Amino acid sequence: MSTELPTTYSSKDTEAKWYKQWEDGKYFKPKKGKTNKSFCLIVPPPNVTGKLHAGHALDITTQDSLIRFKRMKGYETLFLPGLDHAGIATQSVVEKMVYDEEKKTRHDFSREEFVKKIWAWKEEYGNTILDQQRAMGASCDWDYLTFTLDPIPNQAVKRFFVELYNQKLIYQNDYIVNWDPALQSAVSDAEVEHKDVQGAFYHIKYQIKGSADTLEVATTRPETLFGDTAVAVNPEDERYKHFIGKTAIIPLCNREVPIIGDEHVDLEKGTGCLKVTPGHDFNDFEIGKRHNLPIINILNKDGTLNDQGMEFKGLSCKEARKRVAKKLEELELLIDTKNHMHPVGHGERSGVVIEPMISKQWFVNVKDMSKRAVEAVESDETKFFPKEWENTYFAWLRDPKDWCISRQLWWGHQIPVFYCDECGHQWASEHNETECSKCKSKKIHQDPDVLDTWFSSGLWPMSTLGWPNEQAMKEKRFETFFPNSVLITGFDIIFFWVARMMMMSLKSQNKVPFKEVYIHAIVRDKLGRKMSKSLGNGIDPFDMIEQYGTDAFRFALASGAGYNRGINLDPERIGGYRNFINKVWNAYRFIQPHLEGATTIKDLQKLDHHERWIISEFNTTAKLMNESLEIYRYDDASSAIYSFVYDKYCSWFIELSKNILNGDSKEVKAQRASVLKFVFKKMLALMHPITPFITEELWSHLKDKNEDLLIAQAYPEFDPALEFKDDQDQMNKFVEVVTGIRNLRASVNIKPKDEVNVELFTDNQDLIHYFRNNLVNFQELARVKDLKVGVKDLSRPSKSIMNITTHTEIFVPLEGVIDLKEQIARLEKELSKTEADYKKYEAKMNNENFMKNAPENVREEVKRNEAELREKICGLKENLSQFKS
RNA sequence: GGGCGUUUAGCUCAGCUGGGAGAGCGCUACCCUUACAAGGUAGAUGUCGGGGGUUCGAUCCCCUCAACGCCCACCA
Repeated sequence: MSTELPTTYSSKDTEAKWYKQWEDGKYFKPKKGKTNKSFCLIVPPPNVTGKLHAGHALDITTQDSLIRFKRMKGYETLFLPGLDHAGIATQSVVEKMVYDEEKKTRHDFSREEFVKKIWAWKEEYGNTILDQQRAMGASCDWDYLTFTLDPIPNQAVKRFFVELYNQKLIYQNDYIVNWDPALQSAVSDAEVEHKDVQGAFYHIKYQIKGSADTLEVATTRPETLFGDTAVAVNPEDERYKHFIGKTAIIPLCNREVPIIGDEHVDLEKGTGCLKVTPGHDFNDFEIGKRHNLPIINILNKDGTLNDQGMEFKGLSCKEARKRVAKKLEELELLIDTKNHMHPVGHGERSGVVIEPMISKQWFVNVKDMSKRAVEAVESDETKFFPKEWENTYFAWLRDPKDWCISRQLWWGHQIPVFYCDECGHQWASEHNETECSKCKSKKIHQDPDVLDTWFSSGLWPMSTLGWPNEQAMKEKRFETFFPNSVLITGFDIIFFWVARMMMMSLKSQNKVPFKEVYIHAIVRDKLGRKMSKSLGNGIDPFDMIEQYGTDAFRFALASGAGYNRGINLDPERIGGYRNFINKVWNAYRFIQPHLEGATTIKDLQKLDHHERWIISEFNTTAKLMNESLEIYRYDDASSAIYSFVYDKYCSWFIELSKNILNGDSKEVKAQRASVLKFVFKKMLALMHPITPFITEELWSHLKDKNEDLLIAQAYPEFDPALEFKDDQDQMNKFVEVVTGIRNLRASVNIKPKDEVNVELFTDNQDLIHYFRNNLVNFQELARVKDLKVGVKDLSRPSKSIMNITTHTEIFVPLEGVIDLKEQIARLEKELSKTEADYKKYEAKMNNENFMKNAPENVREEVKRNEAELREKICGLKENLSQFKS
């Protein structure tokens, strides 16, 4: 029977084919399973501007593997895809594009026109990442696909906003915010990156009014002195405390400001004398509040100085700093300049220096919400895997600052607050208002700002399932899938996203949004560096898929995903798993021609030792896989299936089957073929969640006509009826002895083709039988010609090389000359190794305290090992003396 | 400055409640053995970061030092 299968597996031919069949066959849609339980996992919506990167690939791998696992286990599964509008990121992409193409900025368009352009861009390019998720094998129900700006999420945002607004938990306030002059928007604390920058301390002389005295103030930002409304010293400071209450005169603008005492001022730092600029410094803003200081804004929205800056008006801060310093120097008010490295906030997205600035912003009071979010995790309503990440979560929620939710952008959910231009009334509404709810005037306008992207992301577990639209909730089966079963994401967004979903869901639904959170590692390059555009060290998932196939890529990611915080991904490792996938392919190529006579296995007891052994090994592997995947130990699951396929099925079971399949007995052949097939099919099922494509492909070759696709098969679980401990134990000993023989052959350079005679001695009667029954296998696996098996009191062959295990002595008699020296050296090495081992146990046995304190099972094990090693040493010594004589 | 974490074979990492140091990749030698050279067989490699302590016993627990990483805050 000839086979047409090529020797290497081609991922390209199979992947797209199976994805289409799954999707067309509606296998991704939730279906009631045997557990009658549901399982829902929502994809963290990637940015609509995004391209799939290695982190996303890990997201999809861990999520999809889990979903496929649960689906096969009989849960009604929903894997829900989505897209995030990603306010700033998307708007700036389109702004850049429009500028490149038309040399226009968004201000050259009306808001409506420009937003239309962004939508057009989204329709054209926004689906790229979804196709890439498909290529990764994501078994999402695409009918659920939700975009954060879709009507229902929009309704959700408004509903939630209005609720909080009416409870006075959303309020507007003058606030010092991180102002991004490039984006011309406030950005959140979390979007500000602090980088060390070389700057300087400028020591400036401030005159004290009605006195000849001066104060020496140190600042890194002399240009902000136009916004100073006080000078502060520490009230404990002996040098300055007598100035408190007096008035200082600010240079250049000659404003008179009070000298105040405030504990924030550090006696050691600078000169111990601080200029207070509440409009442009976070700490100064706090000081200002404490002392009721006026706030002066000296900057325009683009970060240049406004009218307050006098002759420096219109200059950037950086430029103004130089000129102000120069001017002060000319006036002899600049006493000193000292170089100083200090951290400066930069916009994470724009990269420019963030200016603290006062503006009117919307805030959410998160005090109560955060408390409940903390309690939900403390009480295990939501569990973190690995548990350590709770700390990160708590750290943020236990000391929350109110959340600034307004953004000065056009792309996003517009804040549903309306103002009456006639009576000044302000109200929030989830509807499109046309008249003032108070005076009925038609002259109203909506707040121009949009909401922080995380405001809509925070409602994601609810809004994707239809909330708050009752009709949609019914259709999308909110009751079944909310709360979600688990959230899988990276630790970098525990603050941004996880915490907010927890708060918002508890507030709105009085329920946690998901029962478990698995935090996976961050993918780095093989040197452990973050993948970044600037380093050019990013791994493009598509290159990997192209080069090695999706299954190999998924397997590599899964094998690195456990409770660790980083995966250093080296493409070479993916290559290694590509080889593994190919191994599976070739295992199938081997068994395929023999399967004709295969039937279902009726009586396990009638199987032979090796057949029971492989089934038992399989059973153990199934147990491990189930346990590991249940707790997100993808690494353990991968290594379990890897070693089963490689070390058990291929290296031993297939090798042990060759002589049977090439033999004469039809009956024995059929039985072996049946077991080969049975285990292979089960093995495909075990692997399927991690490597869906090749397993589905091979399944299609092996399945019975009435069997469904693999994706819909039951996941193998531990079955006590498939456990054969004795067979596993004897097989292990057999493997040891075969390896021992091979080892001996290698030690005297016997050619792989040449046959040898072997004599085995053991005191274990069962083993004697077992070995005798395995004559043909010794011949096949170790090129043994004649095999003698006997008890240890028989005499050993004289001219021979030997090896020894704890249960069996192995002799290979040799005709020609053996290098006695070499053999003695080898045995002596083995002896000293064994003796070193033995000493550890001997010491324990002689240690009274150990025998008194150690638990029973540990003592037993030590005794057993001690006895086994003692016997091995005995045998080694005996044979050594024979060699030497 | 505050917090969290890491340090185990050349590399990437496992190691469960303390009880004989593991895997994959890489490396070496020999093999084109009839599923697979993307293969087979055999093999080498560790002061488990340093020091101290608890214990009959420590890679694991405690203290301390060092290096590295991440997060938060921030000094005028």
